[in-house]
This record gives sequence, C-alpha cells and structure tokens, in this order.
Amino acid sequence: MRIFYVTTPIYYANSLPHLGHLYTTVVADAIARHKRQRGFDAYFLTGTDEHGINIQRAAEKEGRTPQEQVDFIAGELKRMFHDFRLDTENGGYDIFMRTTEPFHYEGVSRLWREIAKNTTPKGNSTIYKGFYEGWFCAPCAAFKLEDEYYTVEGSDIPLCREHERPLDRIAEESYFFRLSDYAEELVRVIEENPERIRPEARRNEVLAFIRQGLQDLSISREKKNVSWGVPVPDDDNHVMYVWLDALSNYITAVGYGNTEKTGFDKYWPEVRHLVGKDILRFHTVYWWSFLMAAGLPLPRLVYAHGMWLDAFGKKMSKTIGNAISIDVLDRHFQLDAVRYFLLRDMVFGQDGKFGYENLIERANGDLAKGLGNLASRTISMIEKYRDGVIPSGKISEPFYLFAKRASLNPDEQEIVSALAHTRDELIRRFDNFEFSQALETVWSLITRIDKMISDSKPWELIKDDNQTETLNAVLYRAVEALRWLSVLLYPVMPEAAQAIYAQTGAAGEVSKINPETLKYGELPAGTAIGERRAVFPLIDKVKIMNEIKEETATENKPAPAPEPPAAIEEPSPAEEENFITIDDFLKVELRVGEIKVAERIPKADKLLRFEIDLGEEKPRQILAGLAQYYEPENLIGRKVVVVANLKPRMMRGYESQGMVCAASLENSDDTPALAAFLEDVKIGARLK
RNA sequence: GAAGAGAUAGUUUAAAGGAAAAACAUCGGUCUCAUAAACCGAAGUUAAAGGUUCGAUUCCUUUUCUCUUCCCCA
Repeated sequence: MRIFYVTTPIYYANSLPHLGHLYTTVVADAIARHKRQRGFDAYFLTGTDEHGINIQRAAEKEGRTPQEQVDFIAGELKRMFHDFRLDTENGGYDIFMRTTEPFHYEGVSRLWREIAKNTTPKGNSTIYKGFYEGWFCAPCAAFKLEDEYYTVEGSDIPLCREHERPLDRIAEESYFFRLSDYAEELVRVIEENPERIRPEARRNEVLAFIRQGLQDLSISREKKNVSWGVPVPDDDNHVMYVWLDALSNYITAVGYGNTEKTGFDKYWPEVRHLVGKDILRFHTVYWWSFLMAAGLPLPRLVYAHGMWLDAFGKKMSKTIGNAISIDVLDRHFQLDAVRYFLLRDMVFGQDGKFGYENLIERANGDLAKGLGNLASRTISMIEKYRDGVIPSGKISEPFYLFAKRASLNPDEQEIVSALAHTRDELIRRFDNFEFSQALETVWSLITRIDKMISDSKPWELIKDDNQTETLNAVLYRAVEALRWLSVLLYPVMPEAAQAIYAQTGAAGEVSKINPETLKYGELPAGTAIGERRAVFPLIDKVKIMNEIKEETATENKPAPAPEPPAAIEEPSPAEEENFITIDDFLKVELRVGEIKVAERIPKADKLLRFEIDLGEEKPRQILAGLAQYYEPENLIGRKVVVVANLKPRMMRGYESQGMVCAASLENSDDTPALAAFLEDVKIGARLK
C-alpha cells in the first residue's frame, strides 16, 4: 500500500486561531484527502506546541496555570478546525498532537538520549554542558545572535529585530547541541537532495545561512528559570529547549520512543512537512541536524509556503485592523468557497493577497457562475428533456451527420481524452504541490463542457426528432463530466463535491472514488439523477461587504482595547528597574583615549573611522557615527572617553573595537558632543 | 551602503533564443437549458537603455523601481 504522511506545524499555544493556522491546515487537509481518495494510507498531523517561557508568561498574565492556558488554546484551535470540518470526525486530521501529553515526554526523552549517545560527523560529543550567556527572545523562542537584535539609545536591553520586543538576558548553565559540526553534512545532504526543500529560492536561503557557519545551539534552560517543559533526561535541573521539544512531535506522534502511538517505521520515511517560510530554518537546519544526530531518516520534503497579505499586499496585523477574521469567514462564506479560494488564489510557495472582495469574486466567478451553473444547467436539462433519467451517450451511425450539423463530434473520444488529461494533470499538479495550477486545469475543462452545451444548443435539439441521439449524447457527456469533476474536486471542496456527485445520480461517496481509476461511461444510462439544488449560490457582493463592514466596525469600536482572553503583551520594560548596582556599572570599562587618526569612510555618510590610543600596545580602530557633525581633521589629538570592553563589531567592513562616548539627545537630529575633560588626563585612565 | 530575489495586459498569474498565453475586469455581439448564467468577438502586455545573435521579451551589461536579509551615533 502506498504510504503518505503530511504535517502542519504544531501551532504555538499562545495565540488564538488565525488565518495562518487555517491556511496551512486546509492545504494539508486537501492533500490528505486527495491521497486517501487514491488509496494511500495517509496520516495527517496537526496540533499544538505547548511548552516554553511564553506559555508560562501568557498563563500568568491570564491568571491561569500553564496547563489551563494550553488547554484553552488547544480547545479554541480544535473548535475552529471542527467548524471548518478539518477534524477527524469530518475526515480531516488523524491526530491533534499536543506536546504536553505523556507519550510525547517519553518519545522526546528517548530522542535526547539517542542523540547524546552518538557522536557528530567530526567525532565530537553531540551534546555538551556549557554556560550560556546571551539574549533570548521569548516570542521567537530563540536565542539571538548579535546581528539579530538592536539596542535603542538610552536602554541596555536590546530589542528583537523581528518582534521589536525586549530580549531576556540569560546567563545560566545549559546543554548545547554541537550544531557547528553539522554544517558540511547539511550542505552535502541538501545539495544531493535538492527536491527535499522547496521552493528553490527558499532552499538557497537555507544554504546561504548554513554556509555562513553554524553556532552550537543551546538546547536546555535551567528549570528554576523555565519550568514549563520536558525535563532533560537524568538532569532534573534542566528542561529542553522548546524547539527540540516541538520538532520532535512529528516522530513521537507516530510512536517514536513510546508505545502509545504506532506507525513510525511506516509513516516517517514518507513525511512531508508544510511550514510557513518564517520557520523553514528550524525545520531544516535544526531539525535535520537533530535527526542526523539521532541516526534517523530525514523528511522527504519540507515545503515553505508564503504568507497571506491583505488585499493591498500589506502584512496583516491586528493593530492595523486589516487582518482577515476567521469568524467572518465562518459566518458569511461557504467553507468550500473559502477552501477553494485559499488553494486557488495563492500560488503555493509565494505570498498571496486576501481580501473579502477577492474571495467573493472567486466564489461568484469560478464557483457560482462556473462549476455551480454547469451542474445546474446539466441537471436541469436532464430533468426537463429526459424526465430526470440519464440517457445513453451513444450516437448510432445513421445520426452522425445530425450530430455534426449540431456541432457535436459524434465520436466521444475527444471528450474522453479531455477528461483523462484533466485528471492526469490534476494528479500531477497535486503531487507537486501546485494547487493553483491544478485548479486552473480543472476550470478549463469546465469551460470546455459549457462550450459544448452552448455550441450544440440542446434547447433546439429537443425540437428535432432526428436529434434525439445528439441531445442524449450532449446530456450524457455533460453529466459524466460532472461526475468526474466532483471526484477530482473532492479534496478541495468535500461537501460541494459530494453534493454534485449525488446530483449526477452516482452511488456511494465521492471520497471513496479513486480518480486514477475513473473510467468514462461508468455512470450507467438509465440512472435517475438526484434532486437539483444550487451548490454554490451567487453571493451578493455589496450586501455581504456591507454586513462585514458593519460587524467589524461594531466589534472594534465599543471594546477597542483588549481582545478578551488572547494576546500576550510584554510587561513594559521601563518600569521594572530604574537602578543598576555599582557592580553593574563597573562592568563597563570606560577609558580615556587620544584620537591619533580620524578619517571618513568612503560611501558611508555617517561613519568616521578613528584610531585611538588607549595606552595599549597599539591604537584601537573605533568607528563612530559623527561624520555629519565633525570634520575628521579637527578631531585628531583630542582626548575622548571610550568604552573599552565593548564587544568588537563589524561595520561597513571595518571592525570597531569600542565606542566613543558623546552627549546626545534622544532626538537624533540634535548635534552630539564628544565627552571631554577640562583638566589634563592621562591616556588609558579609567573612569569610575 | 551591501547581498540576494524580482519587474510580463487594468488585476492575478503562465510560457519561452524562432509569431507571448489564461482567468478576472472592460467594450461589442449571440443565445435562453441554467445561479441576470453561458457562448462568440474586440481591445490590451514582456520596466528603461545598450550589447551578443540571422533573430532577444528570454542570455549579458547598465539604469530605475519593488521585496527580503544585513548595515550606516557599539
């Protein structure tokens, strides 16, 4: 039996369901349904990632325990998935994975032990205990290198570039994963299996990132600081880094390292991870290294999809209020229309634009006026012209000429191969994750059938006894095409497909019909068609848009500030502590230096390059953003205050080995002034 | 400022060293089985400039613009 395993990311249990969750899950759902329809033993995983400092904080803020917090979010997601018929009950996911479940603890502990037991490709220990000192971004759940944060003037606490939120200073014992030993191996594996990371542009980004060199990864936190996590095996003082914990869900869910679940050997080698482009790095660099370290097979595919932007191509955000609301989608639109839009309008792998208007236009243009109307006119004609019974599609030779006269090809081979071609294309595109193109192909078939009807004009054929067989053939071909269409489209629009399938009079469930084995003519003549009803009612765009506007207006106005239980807000860093101790101050080594060399840096309008004598062996090179305020020549010989123990940093290709102190106001328009002394001071003197 | 990606019709997308395509939108027409549907027809596109070539929209160079990442008081 053919095996297939598809995963969405497990969603972090600190925010309420949003379009991103819905999107990835719908895609995975469509893939899973398609594979199952084709007889694959397909396993579909989604769920929640429930550990880490963020959960702890979110829980505290809401006055809940962490467990209550994750139960709440997992419950909300499940409810949303149920509303959108993505849950097990409705033929969707097979498991809603939760990382707080005991079997996951078992599995991930086993993974840790397996990794620890092995050595890296370079023969070193994979995991070692060290001391971590650095900045950690809780929302990212990631340690930040110095190029990943910045500091605003007047503050010591750097902000995460991504979240623009204060980072946490972490200084504690930590276990490290020797990621640095895996860079060459990763590059080799990716180059040998380029098809395993898609799309190509994203794969190149990953390769570039690896080639920059990898740093060892801290994979634990001290329990006294972060308690909400999986304990590190044999060390009760530590819990695992949330990404190690989270990523491993994909294997523990199918029974790795535990006996509660099963299927690891069967499913794991066939896994395809769908991820947002923002977390591709974790799912390739980190995850693959962990897997290699544990001696496990790598995923068959990690596919990074794009993000939904608003109708104007801007990022959606709650604060701007341009986010698409799941509730609005649920209340105002057919689920199948939403699914169709999500799969049709975003080219998988690129960013897409989502506006309610776009959705309505798609639903009306493609679904109501396209597929829906074709179904309606076909069924209606069979009712009217043939008393609701499907006629034979065969034209006997004496009537060939009449068929031709009615612009209908008497030979049905043409339509048979059109159907087969559409089916083959759909399968090929689906297997290749090209949903948008898959649907385009199907719609060109719809157009073709519509045209066949318009060209042969059944309403005229009915008036001519010599055209009985021609009319029969038109009706048969149309209804048979409809049956095929419903089978092909089932994964994208399960309910509508079943409805159309039933209207053609075909027996059974469309979900069980394998498109690969569809045969033209399987719908027997003499079958009574089902009851006709509109599958995709036309949407009154103006009316719906007005309703949506009114609702969102009333929703936003009276209760503007807090969205009830959601959203983590950071405690404002300012009010926490305004004082530092003398020890804190003495960490900063301020020294007097004399400027020996001062010059501009070509093509940098703000930067000056200094060489400053601090009484050390040789002068230091220090860069400062003073070019707009000082002429370099005037500065030579001046004594300045230098932060001497600042970590060196590259700027514009030069290393800056310290910082020159200058007075400046918050507003950077004001001219800064270099700190100086009235008395004579010795070079190298420390300020304290 | 650096690196990478990109720029195709009003819009969203496709294809390609040898006549650039589809859908939606627009305009004109036909028709009535159907959800004021459908069908036919029209108009409209390779960002700009150079170069290689028999031929370039495709390859190369430059420019402009967009996006991403990084960066200019450490």
